Order: sequence, then C-alpha cells, then structure tokens
Amino acid sequence: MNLLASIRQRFLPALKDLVEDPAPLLDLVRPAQDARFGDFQANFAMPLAKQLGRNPRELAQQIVDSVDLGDFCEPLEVAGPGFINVRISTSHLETLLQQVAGDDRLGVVPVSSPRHFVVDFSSPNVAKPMHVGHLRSTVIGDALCRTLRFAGHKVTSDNHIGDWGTQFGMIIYGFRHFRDETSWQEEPVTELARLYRLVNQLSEYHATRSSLPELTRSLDAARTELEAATAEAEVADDADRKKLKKRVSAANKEVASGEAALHSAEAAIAAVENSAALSRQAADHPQIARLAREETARLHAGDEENLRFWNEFLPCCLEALQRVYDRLDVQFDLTLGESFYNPRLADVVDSLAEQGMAVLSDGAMCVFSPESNAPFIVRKSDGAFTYATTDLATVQYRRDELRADEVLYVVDKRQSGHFQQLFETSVRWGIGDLQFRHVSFGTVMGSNGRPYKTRSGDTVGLESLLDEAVSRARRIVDENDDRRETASLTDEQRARVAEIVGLGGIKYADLHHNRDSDYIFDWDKMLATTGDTATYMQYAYARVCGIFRKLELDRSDIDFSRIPVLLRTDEERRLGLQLLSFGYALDGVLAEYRPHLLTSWLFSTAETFSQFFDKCSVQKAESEELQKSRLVLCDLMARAIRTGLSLLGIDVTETM
RNA sequence: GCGCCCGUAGCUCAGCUGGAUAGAGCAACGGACUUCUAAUCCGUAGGUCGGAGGUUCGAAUCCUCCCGGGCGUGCCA
Repeated sequence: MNLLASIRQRFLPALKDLVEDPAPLLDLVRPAQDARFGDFQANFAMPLAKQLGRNPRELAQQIVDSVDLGDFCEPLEVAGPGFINVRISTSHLETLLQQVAGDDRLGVVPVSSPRHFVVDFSSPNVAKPMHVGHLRSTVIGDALCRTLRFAGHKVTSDNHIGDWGTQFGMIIYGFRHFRDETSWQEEPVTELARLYRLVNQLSEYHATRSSLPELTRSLDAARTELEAATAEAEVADDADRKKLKKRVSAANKEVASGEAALHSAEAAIAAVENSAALSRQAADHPQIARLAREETARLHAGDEENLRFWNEFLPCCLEALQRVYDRLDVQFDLTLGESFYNPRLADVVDSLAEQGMAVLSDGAMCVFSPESNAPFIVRKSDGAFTYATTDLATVQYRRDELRADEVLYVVDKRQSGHFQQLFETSVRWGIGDLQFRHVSFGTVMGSNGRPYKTRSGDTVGLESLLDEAVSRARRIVDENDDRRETASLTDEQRARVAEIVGLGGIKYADLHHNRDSDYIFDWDKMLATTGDTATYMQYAYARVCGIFRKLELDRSDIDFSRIPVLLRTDEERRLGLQLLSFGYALDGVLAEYRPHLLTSWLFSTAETFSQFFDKCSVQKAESEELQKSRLVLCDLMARAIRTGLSLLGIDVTETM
C-alpha cells in the first residue's frame, strides 16, 4: 500500500463515526502543496464542519486527537481554518525506502481487479503517408497502453486503420491512369502517395473551379451585409447599438473567411493551371472525382480487378506504416481496419432498422437521437456505409469477440460530436456494460497559431519529422560533447544518443501538455537543453549512471534491499519522499487518462535528484553507511526515471 | 441558429471533486565548475487568473451575464 493510501486508511475510523460515506472526504487527503505544511495535508475538516454545522478547527482537532498515526508521523497539526498537516517521520520514510529498494515498480502494486481495455489509437489512412496529425494519437495512445498494462490491466491496442475508404478509389483511379511504372516498381509507397495527391489535387481543382462563382457571390453578399450593418450601426441608438455591433463583427468575420476561401481557391486553381502537365491532366479528366468514387464503390461491390489492386497496394502501405511504428517503438496487438468490418455493416444497419432506431430520411438510413437533431447516418443515400456504421460494428466486435470491459478512443477532440452519437447509439442499441471513453486531444499548431503545416502549406510527413528531430538532436549532442575537455562519446554513441534524445523530445513535448489543449509545435522548445524536456530526465539518468561508473559499481550486483537508508539532509529526504509518490502519479494519469501528470512527476523527480546531486556527493560521502544509503537512493532514482519514461514510450541512455 | 471548448507572468503551459501567500519551464538579470556529466544548481524580477455580478468561512476553480477566440454541426473520415 502506498504512503498516501495508508494515511487515508488511518483517518478512516474517525470519519466513519461522523459520516456515512467517508470516501470523498478521504480524497481530500493529498500531498502537501507546500513543504511548510508538511508532507501531506488533510482538507476535509472544513467541508465536513459545514455539513455537521460545527466549528472546523475544533472538528479538526477532535479528529487529530482520535487518529492513530503516531507510529509513522510527527504529531499532527491543525492549521489555518482547519487544515490538518501531516509530516511523515523520517525514520518511517527510511523504512519504506528500504522496502522498495531495488524494485522497478517502486512499490506500486498491480490493481486488484484488472479490467480489459481496448485502446483505439493512431488509426491513419493507409493510402496516405502518416503526418504530424497522427503523432498525438499515436504517442498518447501508446503511453496509455503502457501505463494501463503497468497498473495491471489487460490491454489490447488496436490500430483501426482506414484501409477501405474513398482514398482507395482515388489511388485505384490514379493507378489506372497516371501510374509511372518505373517508380511503382522501385518505390511503390512513394508512387501510391504521389497518385493519391495527384488525383486529390485534380478533383479539388474541378470542385474548386465550379465553386468559384458561389464563393465570389457569398463574399459579395458578406461585403454588402458588412456595409449595411456598419451604416446602420452609425445611426443606431444605444438600445440597438449592441446588437448591431455584433452584426458588424460577424459580418467582418464572414468577409475575412470569404476572402481567405477565395484566395486559397484561386491558389489551388493557379497551382494546376500554371503547370502544363497538370492542366492537360485536368482537362483530360473532368469527371475524376466521380470516377474515383465509382472505383471505391466497385471495390466495395467486390469487383475482381479493384480487389486485386487493393490486395497489391495494402501490403506496401502497411509496411510503410510499420517503419514509422518500429522507429517510434509502438506496438499494436491488433490492426483491424475498416475493411475487416465490411462484411458486418449490412447486419448493423438491419439490426438498427429492426429495432426501429434507424429510419429512412432523404434516402439515407439515419439514427435520430431524442436529444439532438443531428442524424447519425449509417447508410448514405447512394447505399454506401459510413464510418458511423463501421464504428458501430467495431463496438459490437470489441464487446462480443474481444470481451472488452472498456474502450478508449484516442482521437482528435474535433470528433467529439461523432463519439457522443456513437456512444449514445451503442447504448440504445443494447451494448450492455461496455464502457466508452473518448480520450480527446487538441490540434498540433505551428508557431502562427494555425494547424502545423510546411511553408508551402502541405501537411508535414511524420517520417521527415522524426528524421529532423534526430538530426537536430545530433547537432546538440555534438555541441555538448565537443564542449567538454575530453569528448566522451564515440561517433556511434552520439548517433544512438541523438536517436533517443530526438524521439524522446518529440514524444515528451506532446505528452507534457494537457491533452485537451492545442499545442504549438516548436523544435527549439522540445529539444531545448534546458528546462522541462525529455532531455532533462535523460540527462539526470545519465548522471546517476555516471555515479555508479565512477565508483566502478554494477547496479545489478548490489542487493539494495539489504542496505539501510539514511535521510540526513533535506535533499535526501525530499528525494526519498518524491520517489515514494510514483504510485499516486500513476493513479492520476489513469483517473482521466492524462499522461501529463506523469511527465510532471518525472520532472519533479529529476529536479529533486539534481538538487540532491548538487548537495550530496556519493563519492565523497562522510561515511560508508551514508554512501551506501545514497547509492540506494540513486538506484531508485534511476529506476524511477527509466520506468516512468518507459511508460511514455521514451528511452534512456547511460551516457550522453 | 444550435452544440462543445478555450481566455492564468513577455512567450509556452500546469493548477485535481472550491482550500493556506496563484505555480512551472523559457526568455531577462545576478551568482556557483581544481569536486560523482554545468545538457546542472542557487537567487532576483515578472500576474486585477478576459470583464462584471452572484453562491460562502474561502472562488482561477461553481452559477449568471458580457467581451474576445477556436471547433463541430444531414450523406468525408
């Protein structure tokens, strides 16, 4: 049992006498927010006093008098309006540290009732190269899988790839008409990506051209409205002014977005028309969008040739994805894409129709929710199924075949509406006890506050992103090592460190934000040699390894559990206390699936260690006992960082 | 129109079901390397928590309104 849990346990009897359900009150026992308040603080006396109509300080004192914590705490103190401050006795901390010494789990015990989680993450469209947008889902999803497993749950990671959608029709169309045979033989994935982009560009070109008049018209309308609203606002009296001000600002926005839309449309058209080759292709394929959709439809209908193409394309696409996952060290237990569920979709719609949940509306089969008026479309008017249908089939499969208790969807927060409909429909459909959770996250932004793009406006490919992270890290590794009196790393070691630091930096930058917020992608920040970055933890790890190297000790040869721990200085005590809090950092992560609580624990741990490193020499410890004790702390610290980072999918290195 | 989200230090962000004097990192300024890796540590400075009300012993946190921004919203996924 961890320290916090045992303190709560001791408060339980006193609270039980006062209220029926002491659990919410016990949650108010927390690590102290300030060292002056001790190590832990109990905040329950105030709300409880209100509930009982009593004086909070007196109540706190009464509880303090009846609680038995003497064997491991200093005397409890009542402070302020009724806070109870708890300071663990140093000798108890020493005992606890000795108990967890040498333990990779730092005393964290697996959950008593494991659940089976299916974690749905990454989920790229296989026909397109992965881009920066897939990074968050992949990194957060992987971190959650690792953390859930560590906690003792059963986890099935599932990559729900898009391998059956519209984009395959586009590739098939491109393959038929625009294939470059040499490049297809030599670089199939690159060629498929090129075909996808080409067909997409030509389709967009035609669509944009035909939408141009409408864009111009609505921009004109917006400008007219802006003029009208502005004119009216000038002569309005106070009562109307506010309303009109709103109208003006809305009209302003409308004009701005109209102008932006027009400009980007013109740019898209120019991009094609400025190229002789593209213009010719566009002219030769005026119906390209429709024809590409028909290729998709033929594929779904079982057309032999299209299926053959699909079977030919898919392995190369998957191979390309696998390269990225291998490099990121992300593993999936299952990769069940849309195509896997295809045979089940018709039954899903039938079942919904039988239950009277799905009805025909404007030719489409829709599930209407009693609460919202937005339909959940499970079959389009052209007969094709949608991702709503696939997701419902997936829910059914995960319950019936995988026997999941809970499904986590690590998906962009912009899809929250879809998931709300999915979960609600599933419940009404009769999915039973299966729990759902949309683990949503914000958009990756560029420094301009817009979604992260290359200078030319393309999405950024994930592989080139990883390459850049590593090459930037390499420059930093070189600089640091060259600055030393004698460089300590070989060329090979530098390359390895750069890989670990570069990929760690990119992952950590993502994970250390609260996942809900959008975050600004910034190379300099994520690879900074100072501050709250993966590098800081990795460096702390390398330094602790350096201590053992210096003393010519092999950590694996030492039985740390037999060495008495002595916490003589503030730095040692703080480090010890910090190391004992790993468990509640993990509880925090899993309470709402927020990995940033683990990054912040790791940062505190590394920081506390750095202070210890600064003040408490191991090599020059005052006595042999003290040196051994410090080695225990060092070993625990190394395990803490290595284990904690590993739960985030981040590696460490012994030298850097 | 309807729905969801956001606004905290110059910048990037934490702040858990309301708790003590609102915290980090970066940037700025000043210190610390004959000493286990200075990719470090110590210190200083920096805030009307978008605004106004309300709920109460106590509000960045809960409620209402206002201002500003984002996203989603019937046949893309």
